Amino acid sequence: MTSDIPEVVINRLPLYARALSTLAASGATVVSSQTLGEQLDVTPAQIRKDLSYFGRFGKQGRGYNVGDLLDRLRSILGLDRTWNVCVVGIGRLGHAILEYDGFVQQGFHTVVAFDASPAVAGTDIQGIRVRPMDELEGYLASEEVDIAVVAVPAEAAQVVVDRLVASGVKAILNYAPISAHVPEGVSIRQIDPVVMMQGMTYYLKELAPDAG
Amino acid sequence: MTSDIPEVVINRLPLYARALSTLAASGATVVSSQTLGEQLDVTPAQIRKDLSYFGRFGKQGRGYNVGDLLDRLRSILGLDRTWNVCVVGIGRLGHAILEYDGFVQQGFHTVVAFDASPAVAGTDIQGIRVRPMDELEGYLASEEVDIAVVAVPAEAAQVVVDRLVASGVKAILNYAPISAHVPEGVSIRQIDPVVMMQGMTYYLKELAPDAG
DNA sequence: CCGTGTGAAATTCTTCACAGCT
DNA sequence: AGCTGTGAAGAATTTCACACGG
Repeated sequence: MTSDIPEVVINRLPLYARALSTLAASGATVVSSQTLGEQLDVTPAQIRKDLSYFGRFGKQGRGYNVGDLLDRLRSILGLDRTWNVCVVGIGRLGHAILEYDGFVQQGFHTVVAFDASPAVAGTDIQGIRVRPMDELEGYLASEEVDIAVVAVPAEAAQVVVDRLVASGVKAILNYAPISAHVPEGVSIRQIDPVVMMQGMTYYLKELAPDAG
Repeated sequence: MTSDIPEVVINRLPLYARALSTLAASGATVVSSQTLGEQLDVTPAQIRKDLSYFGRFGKQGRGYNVGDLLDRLRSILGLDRTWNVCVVGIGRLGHAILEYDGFVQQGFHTVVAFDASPAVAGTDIQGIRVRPMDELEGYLASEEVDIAVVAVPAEAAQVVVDRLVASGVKAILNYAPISAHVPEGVSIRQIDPVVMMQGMTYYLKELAPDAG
C-alpha cells in the first residue's frame, strides 16, 4: 500500500513540523507559506503544494494556524504516538546514540540494544539493556520494535539489516557506511557524514584548486 | 563559478567511489555499470549518464577499470588530498565526533575544536586542542580550515554558522536540528536522525495504523 | 487587499534505446 | 557478443500565476 504521495514531499513534512514547533514556542499563532518558507529556505509555492496533498489547512488571506497545522502534520507523520527503537552495535557510535536524549524527546523510545561483543552484552547503558546478538530474533519476535538503528561495522551491516528485515522490522536508520539493500516495503535511511563531506569537497576544489 | 553539473550527480559520486574501493579491495579489476548498479541500487543508465558529465572512462564491450575509475572520481571530488576540519561544540556529540576515526581515514583531518564552556576549552581530546569560542575568528584567520562540523545546541547553531561563514568557511556539516541559512557559495549538509526517523514513521503508520 | 489552493507550464532528473567501439 | 556513451523520450518535481475566499 505505497501511497502515491512523493517521498520527497513526505521528507519535507518533518521540517515543516519542526519550524512550526519553534513558531508555536515563540508565541506565533498564524503563519503564511511565505514566512514559513523563509525560515526553511523553501519556496512558498512548494509548501502550499506539499500541504495540498493532504488537505486544505490554510485560510485565504490569513495563512495557517500554527497549532492546528502542527497537529495535522504530526498526525499525518504518525508523531502523535511513541515508537519503539532498538540500537544494534554498541561501539563508540552506538554508545553515543544510547546516551543521546534527542530521540526520546521526539517520541522515539529506545527499548533495547544489541552487540556482538560479550564484553558489552549484559551491561546496561542509560538504563537500556544491551543483549547479545543471538537474542535479536527472539526479542523482536516477542517485543514490539518499530525502528532499528544500525551502528555496526560496515562488514557486518548488511547481515544485520537482513536479520532485522527477516524479523519484521520495517524501518531502519543506518549509520554504517554501506548502501544496504532492503526489500520493497521496508524504509531505510542512511546517515553518512563522510559521504556528505565528500560531496562538499567537489565544490571546495572548484573554489580554490590548490593542494593541501 | 557554480558548475552546471547537477548537485544530485555530485552527491552520488562518493557512493560510486566507495563501491569501487570495496571492489578494488576484493581484487576486481573491471566492473560494468550493471554490476556497480546492483551493488548500489542505482540503474546502470544512471551511472553511465552521471559519469558522462566528466568524461569517457569506460571501454565499450568491457566496462570500467576499477582502479582507474576510482582515481578519476577521487580526483573529480578532490579526495586526492587532505582537508582540514574543525569541530564546533564539544558536548556528547562533538566528543563522539572527535573520537571517531572514520574522518581521518578518508582524508579529513580534524585540526582544532571549539567550545563555549570554560570547563571543556583548554583540554585536549584525541590529541585535538579544544579552544574557547572567542578564539574562533582569530584561529580561522591564521590557520587553514576547509570544513566546519557544527555540533552545538539548536539555539546557538545559526550564530555559529554565521561566524564560520564570516570567517571564510565554505563547507559546513551541521548536526544541529535547524535549517541553517548560508549565503550562495557556501555548502551546507544536514545530519538529522530525528527528521529521518520522522520521514519513516509516515510509512510505518500506513502499514499498521494502530496506537503505541 | 492578502494569501491559499491548484491546474498548467517549466524545469530538472531519470530511463530508454541504440549507434558504435572492442 | 558485450557494454559504453548519449541524444531523445519520459517521468518526476518545482514553480508560475491566478481564481477565489476571508
